Amino acid sequence: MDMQSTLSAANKPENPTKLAILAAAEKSLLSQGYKAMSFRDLATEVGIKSASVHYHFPTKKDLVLAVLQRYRAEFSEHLVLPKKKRQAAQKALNKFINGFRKRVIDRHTLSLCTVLAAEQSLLDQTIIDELKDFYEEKINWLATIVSYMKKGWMPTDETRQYAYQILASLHGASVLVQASQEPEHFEHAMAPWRDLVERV
Amino acid sequence: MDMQSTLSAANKPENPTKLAILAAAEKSLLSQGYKAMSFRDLATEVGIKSASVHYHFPTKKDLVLAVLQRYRAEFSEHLVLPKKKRQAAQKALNKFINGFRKRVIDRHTLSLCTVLAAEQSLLDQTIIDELKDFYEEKINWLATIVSYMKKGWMPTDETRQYAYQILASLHGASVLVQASQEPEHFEHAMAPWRDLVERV
DNA sequence: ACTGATTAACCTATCAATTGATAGACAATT
DNA sequence: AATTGTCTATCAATTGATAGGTTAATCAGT
Repeated sequence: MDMQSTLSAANKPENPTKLAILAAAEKSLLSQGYKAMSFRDLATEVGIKSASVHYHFPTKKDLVLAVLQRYRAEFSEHLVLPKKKRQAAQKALNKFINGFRKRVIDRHTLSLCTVLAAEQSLLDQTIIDELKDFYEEKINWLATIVSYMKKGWMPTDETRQYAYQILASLHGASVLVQASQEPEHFEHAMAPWRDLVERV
Repeated sequence: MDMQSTLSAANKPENPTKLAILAAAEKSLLSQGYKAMSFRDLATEVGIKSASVHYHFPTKKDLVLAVLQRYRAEFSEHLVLPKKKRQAAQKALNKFINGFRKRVIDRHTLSLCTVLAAEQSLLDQTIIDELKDFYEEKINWLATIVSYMKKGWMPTDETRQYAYQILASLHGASVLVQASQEPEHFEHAMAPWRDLVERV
């Protein structure tokens, strides 16, 4: 069997309509949450009808799972592990922190994971599992980054500890900013990690 | 006019049905979020009809605002500022931290404020304002507690900084636990504050 | 103490709007 | 001829909210 036929189906590089739906869904999830996101709103945003959204993603759980998986893949893609270099690790961590900062300060939303976690009882188990796996990946990535910054080879218990603390500070700082409407609170909350990042 | 008449109206100490509605609403908000909370579900839980819920709280925003205000009043009541004693302050902070820990580990929910912040675009402005004020109060309370623990009289810039960091760690640790389903992550994320609290 | 009016707290019944989802027709591409 | 992607049309369920009826308690005036 040739390559052509296996790719010609719905598994093509990526269908532009599908991409537009995913983008609209992610946007809607971030600003309104899982329950309030509707197929009709997405359809309007994309410029099609809601039945067409169902064609690409049969059910809501399919759609949200796809959004989460794409979101996660983007994370893995944009935040590749640097090659055991202190400076590169610092830069990567800085980029990671800036992602949270920009999202909550400029776009006024929490992270997709926080939003989904807040409505966990409404989610399909496949989404909950994906969320859980995603956090494991994030912790491992952060632990590795921190270990590079400390010139170690592999993540240790100590660097993993840092990973939990940094990730919690980031999520919490975002909630603080979103609820208090005070962007400066982000910097105050992240102050303990400032020197870890600033000299890049 | 006598006391009797002013209290005989709807301002009575507290109507039991009203209290039951508030409790059911808080529970529903925590587990399902703002959008998914419905008057009918609350009515069923309380044992009345949905029209009766509307009688006590005309609109959804009225109900959720009342829930948030009660939630906040309970915070202010249970976490009174201790009288400039290091031990009492440590105990109060410990109680505060334990509240977050218990909620996410035992009841598997984020805080009401986090849930509402995640669906901010659906909320009435009065609720958003209440949320903002509430966070100001929490920060002030925490800053005072920390300043007591450091044997200072009044909150300084430094103790306020600690307040932001502790509050962010708490919120973030909760999101971590809720999303990853790993209770131990809470302790890892809160480790930087362990020695501040443990010796009580 | 009796009576009549008022009010508090529930109810039934219903509305219009929105929701996720499906069936089936149509056109374009392969 | 078959498939892909869209459409129209519709469904049953759920939603927040309202209108209007019913009951029991409260209160004022005699």
